[in-house]
Amino acid sequence: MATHTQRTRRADALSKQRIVDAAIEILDAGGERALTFRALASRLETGSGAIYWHVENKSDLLVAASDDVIARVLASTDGNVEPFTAIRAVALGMFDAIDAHPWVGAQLVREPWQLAMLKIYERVGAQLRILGVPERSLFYAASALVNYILGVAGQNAANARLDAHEGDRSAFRGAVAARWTQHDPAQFPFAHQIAEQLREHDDREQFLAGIDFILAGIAALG
Amino acid sequence: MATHTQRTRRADALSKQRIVDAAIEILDAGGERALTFRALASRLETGSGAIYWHVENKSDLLVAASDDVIARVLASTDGNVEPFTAIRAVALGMFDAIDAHPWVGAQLVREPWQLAMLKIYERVGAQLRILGVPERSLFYAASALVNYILGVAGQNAANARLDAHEGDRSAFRGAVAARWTQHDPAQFPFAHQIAEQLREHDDREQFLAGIDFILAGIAALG
DNA sequence: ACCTGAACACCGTTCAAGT
DNA sequence: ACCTGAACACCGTTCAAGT
Repeated sequence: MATHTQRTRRADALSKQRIVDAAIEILDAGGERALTFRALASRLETGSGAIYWHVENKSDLLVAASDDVIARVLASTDGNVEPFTAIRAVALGMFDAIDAHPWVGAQLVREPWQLAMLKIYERVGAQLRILGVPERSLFYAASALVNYILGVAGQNAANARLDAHEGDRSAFRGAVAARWTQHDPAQFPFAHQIAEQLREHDDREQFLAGIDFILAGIAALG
Repeated sequence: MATHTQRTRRADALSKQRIVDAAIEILDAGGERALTFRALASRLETGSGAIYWHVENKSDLLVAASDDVIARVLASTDGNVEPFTAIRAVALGMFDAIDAHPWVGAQLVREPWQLAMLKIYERVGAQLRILGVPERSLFYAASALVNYILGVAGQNAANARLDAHEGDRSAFRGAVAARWTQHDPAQFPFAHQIAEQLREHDDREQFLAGIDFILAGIAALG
């Protein structure tokens, strides 16, 4: 039968890239919980076992998917500008990518030794060197920046998980602020004092402020 | 039957605290994957459903377990010392606790709005205030420190997951360094340059260096 | 070489039934 | 009020069988 031949020899044969693309779509649309091999197989119109021919396991798939996203960030941010600007640009690129694909934040934290992290270290490290950071503190300086980025990344992923089908950032911040202030003010004075700032602050600005603190500290301590 | 009565009216009745204690033991011994309701029920010599009488679900249990660990950290570190020292002490306390219980790192990153995080913000914020950080940057300064701590926490949890049944930190660092240097030196010069430092560095010292960068930056930028 | 889809060995969670 | 444990609705992964 013609339809049968079409099905088995279709032009859109499976490949790791097609699987990764489909996985990213599912992750973006429904979050980490939505990505199952059954959902993936059904979207790709194949059997769940077929995916294992191209991908080692679920962890391998998640690594490939987040590597895909990070590679795009690094490709789109320029390394050939003033080092201070370059570091802020990669950091902000990471922030925006994780904002758009929160599952990437969780994935980076889960397996930080993957190639994507190495590439980020590479970009940050090169700029710090240009900035004149002495050899002995280069590693610590780079890891401070990367660890900070990872922390915010994880935080963002968690927020998105809580936010779920809302997408309303400011409502979400209000909810967190409300949660913070529901405790005893005598026991949690700081939480009460900053609750209003928490409600109204800009996430990107807050993120960059942290980067700037670290860069200033690196400059000060060398 | 006497044995029967003993079983149903035993002195060591279930309670949330007993469940949390057992969960922590399982998590410490076998990692996050080992904690299942079946394993927990068998250790507590009860049915898996009984646990649900005291605990809402698995997420609730993990929150309670990590809160338990963090509370101990905060109780054991003194807030009544010089602010700079106090901040370093909480940070280091967190680091050591997560080193001993890596699953806490993963849990903090997974649900950062939990009470434990609020307590950390509280401690850090109070010290920054004493340090004279101006009101307008207080929130950003505190969140920079907390996000950094979270990043390292997540990293540590991931490393422990990879390390698994080894526990040999230096062998692990060697393995990561080997992985980093297996790529093309022309494409990853920074990775090759710092591979040796990666192999020999002290994790706690590296962690504190990051804290000091941020504190110096806060002092510099105000 | 690549795909199919049933089967296996797990999960978290629920719930009727017990005490 | 609290506990029991079978049952339900899922998972990731494997693998004999197909093309």
